[in-house]
Amino acid sequence: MTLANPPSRRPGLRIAEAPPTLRELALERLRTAIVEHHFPPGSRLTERDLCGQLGVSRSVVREVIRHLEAEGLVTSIPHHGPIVARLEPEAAEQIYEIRALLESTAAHDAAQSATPEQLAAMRDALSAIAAGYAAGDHHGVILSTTRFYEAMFAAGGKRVAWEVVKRLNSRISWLRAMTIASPGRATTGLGQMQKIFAAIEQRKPEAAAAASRGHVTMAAAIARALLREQAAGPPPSG
Amino acid sequence: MTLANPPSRRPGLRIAEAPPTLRELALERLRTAIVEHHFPPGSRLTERDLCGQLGVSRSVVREVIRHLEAEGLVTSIPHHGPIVARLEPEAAEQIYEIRALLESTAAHDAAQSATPEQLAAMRDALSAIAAGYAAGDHHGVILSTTRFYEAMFAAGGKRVAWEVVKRLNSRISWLRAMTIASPGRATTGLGQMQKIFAAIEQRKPEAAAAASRGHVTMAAAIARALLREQAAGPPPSG
DNA sequence: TTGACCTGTATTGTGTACGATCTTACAATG
DNA sequence: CATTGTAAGATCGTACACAATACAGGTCAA
Repeated sequence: MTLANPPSRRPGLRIAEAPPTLRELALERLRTAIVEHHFPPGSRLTERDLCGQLGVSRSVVREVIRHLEAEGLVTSIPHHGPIVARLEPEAAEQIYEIRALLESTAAHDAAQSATPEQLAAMRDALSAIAAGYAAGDHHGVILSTTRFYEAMFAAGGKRVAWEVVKRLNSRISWLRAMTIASPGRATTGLGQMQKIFAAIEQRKPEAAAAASRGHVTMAAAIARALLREQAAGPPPSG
Repeated sequence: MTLANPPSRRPGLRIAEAPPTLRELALERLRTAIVEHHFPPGSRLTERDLCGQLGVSRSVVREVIRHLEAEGLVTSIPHHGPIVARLEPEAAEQIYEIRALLESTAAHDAAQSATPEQLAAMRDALSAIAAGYAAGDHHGVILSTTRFYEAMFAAGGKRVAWEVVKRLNSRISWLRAMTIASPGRATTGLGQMQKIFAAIEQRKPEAAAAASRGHVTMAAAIARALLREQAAGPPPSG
C-alpha cells in the first residue's frame, strides 16, 4: 500500500481541514520570503520591523522565527537577533550528495510501485516544467519541479525522505533557482527528468536510480560552478 | 580536506562562545524530557504546566514549543495545544532506511579520510559502549553510541548528514533505547560496530559501508518486532 | 593620531496581564 | 436516552514593561 491517500478522510465534509492560525500564515509568508531571496543571507530580521511587515504582534513574529531557526533557515545571535542563514559551499555540496542518495532511492522504489495516478501526476509536472521553460517562467519551473519530485517520492512511499529533502532544498533554494535558470538547463535538465520518468514508467528501478543520480550530480556541478564564480567576484559593479 | 574542523574557528579565541539564554536551557531540558520518554507520545503539553515545571514564563515556553514542533518532536493542534508527536511504524521504518543510506555513506568516506584523532575518538566511544553494557548502564550506552556515530560522520566529513541523522534519531529515541536494551544486543550490536570500526581503521570503504548497512538493518528488524508486539498487546497488565 | 573610557540608543530577552475564540465537559430539557 | 444550552478551561493573539546587552559615537588623555 502506498502512502498517497491519507487514511480516513472523507472529502468535503470537514469545515476547512485546518483553520490556519495567524502564526501559520505568518510562518509561510516569511519562509517563502526568505526562500525566494527577498531577504539576502546575512541580513537582519529585526522583530519590530517584521511585526510591521507581517502585520502581527511580536509574540507571533518571535515564534515564527524560532520555527525557521529550527528549520535551519535562520540563525539567531544572542542579543543581536536573528539573521538569514548563510549557505556555506561545503554545506551545499553535502546537501546535493544527500539528495542524490535519497532521490535515487525514491526513484528506484517508485519504479517498482508507482500507481497510474502517481505516474500521471509526474507526467503533468513534467509538461508543466516544459511549458514553464518555454514561457521563460523560472518560478513556475521551480514549482513544477518540486511537484514532480513530490509525486516521485510519494510513488516510492518515501514520506519521511521527502520531508528531509524538502527541508534541505529550502536551504539551497537560491542555488536551485540559479541552476534552473542557467543556460542550456532547459534541455539537459528537463531531458534528465524525462529519462527518470521513462525509467519509472517502464518499471526499471536501476535505470531510474541511475538517471536520478545523474540529474542531481549535474545540478551539483552547476551549483559548484556558480558558487565558485560567486566567491571569485561577487560584486561585478562595485 | 575533511570537514572535521569548522572553518575559521580558532579555538580558545572567542570570548564566551555563547552565553546560553534561558530559552536555550529550557529547550534542551524539554527536548531531553521528551526524548527520554518522560512525556509519553500523545500526552498534552499544557503551556502553563510547562511554565511551572520549567520555571520560565509563557513566552519562553511557547517559543520552545515552536522549536520542537519544527523538529518534529511535537505536534500542535490548533486551539488544542501541543502534544508529544506519535511515531507511526511506517515512519520508523523509513527513518531506519534513511539512516542505512546516510550512515553507510559516512562509514565509506570515513574509511578513506579518518584522521588518527578521529579514529581514537571512535575507539574511545566503543570501549565506553562496552563498559556501559557491562555495567548495565543503558543510558550510557546510548550516549556513547551517539558519540561513536558523531565521530564517524565527522571522520567522513558529513556534517549536514549528521544533523539529519541526529534529528531523525530523536524521533525514534524510544525505539533506540528499547533496541539497545533488547536481549543479546550487547554482543551482536557491539560486535557490528566493532566491525564497522575495524573496516574504517583498515581503510576498507566498501567493507565499512556494508558493515554499517548490516548494523542498521539489524536494528531496524529489532525495532520492527518491538513495534509489532507493542501493537499486538501494549498493556500486558490491564 | 591613537587608544581608552564613557554614554546614549536600539534591540533583544523575559515576564505579565487581558480579551477573543475554541474545545470540552456537564447540566438541563424533551 | 438523546439533544441542547451553558460554563469552565485552554489556547491564540496582543500589548506593555523592564532588564540586559550590543553598537555607535563622542570625549579626553598620552
